[in-house]
Amino acid sequence: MAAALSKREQNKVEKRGRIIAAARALFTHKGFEATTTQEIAEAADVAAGTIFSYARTKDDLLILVFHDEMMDVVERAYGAAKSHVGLVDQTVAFFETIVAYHERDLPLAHALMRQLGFVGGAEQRALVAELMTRLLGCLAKLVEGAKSAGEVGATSPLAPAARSLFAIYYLHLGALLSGYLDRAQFDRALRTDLGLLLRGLD
Amino acid sequence: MAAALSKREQNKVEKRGRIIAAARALFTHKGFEATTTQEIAEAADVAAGTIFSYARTKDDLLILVFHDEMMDVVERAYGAAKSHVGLVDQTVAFFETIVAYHERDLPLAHALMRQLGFVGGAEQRALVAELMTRLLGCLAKLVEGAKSAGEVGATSPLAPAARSLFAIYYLHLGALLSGYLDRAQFDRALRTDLGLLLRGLD
DNA sequence: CACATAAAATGAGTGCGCTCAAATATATTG
DNA sequence: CAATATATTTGAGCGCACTCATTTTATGTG
Repeated sequence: MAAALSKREQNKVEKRGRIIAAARALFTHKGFEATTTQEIAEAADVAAGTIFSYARTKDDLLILVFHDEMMDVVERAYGAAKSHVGLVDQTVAFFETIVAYHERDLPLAHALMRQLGFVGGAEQRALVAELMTRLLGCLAKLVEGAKSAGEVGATSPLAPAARSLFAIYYLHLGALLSGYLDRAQFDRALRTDLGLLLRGLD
Repeated sequence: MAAALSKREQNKVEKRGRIIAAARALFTHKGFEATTTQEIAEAADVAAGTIFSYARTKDDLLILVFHDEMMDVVERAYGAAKSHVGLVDQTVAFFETIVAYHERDLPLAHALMRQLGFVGGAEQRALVAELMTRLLGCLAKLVEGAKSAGEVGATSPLAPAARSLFAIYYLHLGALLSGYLDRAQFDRALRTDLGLLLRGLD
């Protein structure tokens, strides 16, 4: 039995769920900036002030919405990666899946990138950390697979490799979303730089 | 003779300078969030609304302030890098100089990271692009030096190498500023991952 | 069950970023 | 030098994120 929850705790969990769902619907439908916290409160059937005992700021709400969706996207991305061979093709497929998700709602992706630039709230930080752990875990598994296939040296440390792959992706994602790169340039630069990491500079 | 400026253009340049200077002083002294655009306007001796014909948002003002300072910091960082030997030590010295600058005012650095997550304004985007070009140019020169010294393969492409070095730094900087890493962990991870890029995964 | 204590929700109020119609300063033209 | 056109500034006003004193709801106790 999962529920050893007091009535208070039940109410909080349920209310939290309503708020996040309402925020997700409104952000998707009207855009992040165009959505007011009042509207979210009304849609979730709580008072205006209640929002802010579940998320310190409107921005923090975005992290809550994003976390749930992104956990699924990462799973899908890992599935897409495994249907390819070769570490570069696999990681490209992995990241392209995530990019495709962001491209469905560019304004929301912009707001998200902005928010991820600095994460203030403790709960939000924990959620992002959880997501990053999952994501880096997927990349590490891909690197480990490449090791087994002899594509990558047996001494390559997994965690730094996963971090570096992600770092390259993340920089280019920012450039894509901020408009420094178009999609074709992004694809080319991503593949080039991931390949460079694989081979190294020397 | 530099000034083929009409009276209008003179006024604009001068006013812009006053606004940026006032913003810099107040951001440094009171912090970014605690500073109101009213205060900036008063300090710059312009009306409240005038600010917003020079920067579309308060956030955009931060980019204006940041750009000028950062151009100098990058120069200093390059100087620091050249006093080391070996590409990893050089790039570490380069990035540590920039980190030291951010550490002088952490709240401001947080605001900045947030703002860089997505850059909306056209002028701001151009300023960031200019800064990035300069920064990546420095890194490319360091890689080229390592090539001459035989530390790095002659076929390594400079631009992707510079981008990847920066990508690794930038990810860790975000982790440091958001509190995922402390300074010691940052130093270690940065060195490890830059080294990994140099040697490659295979 | 009555009472006390703590936790959570409420919503009117507040301050600030930003807008925009009107005013002012600069440029242009006959 | 008027007179007209255009660019820039102005600041009162607006909408929204967020606060906080008050009220409501849940839990613990005799």
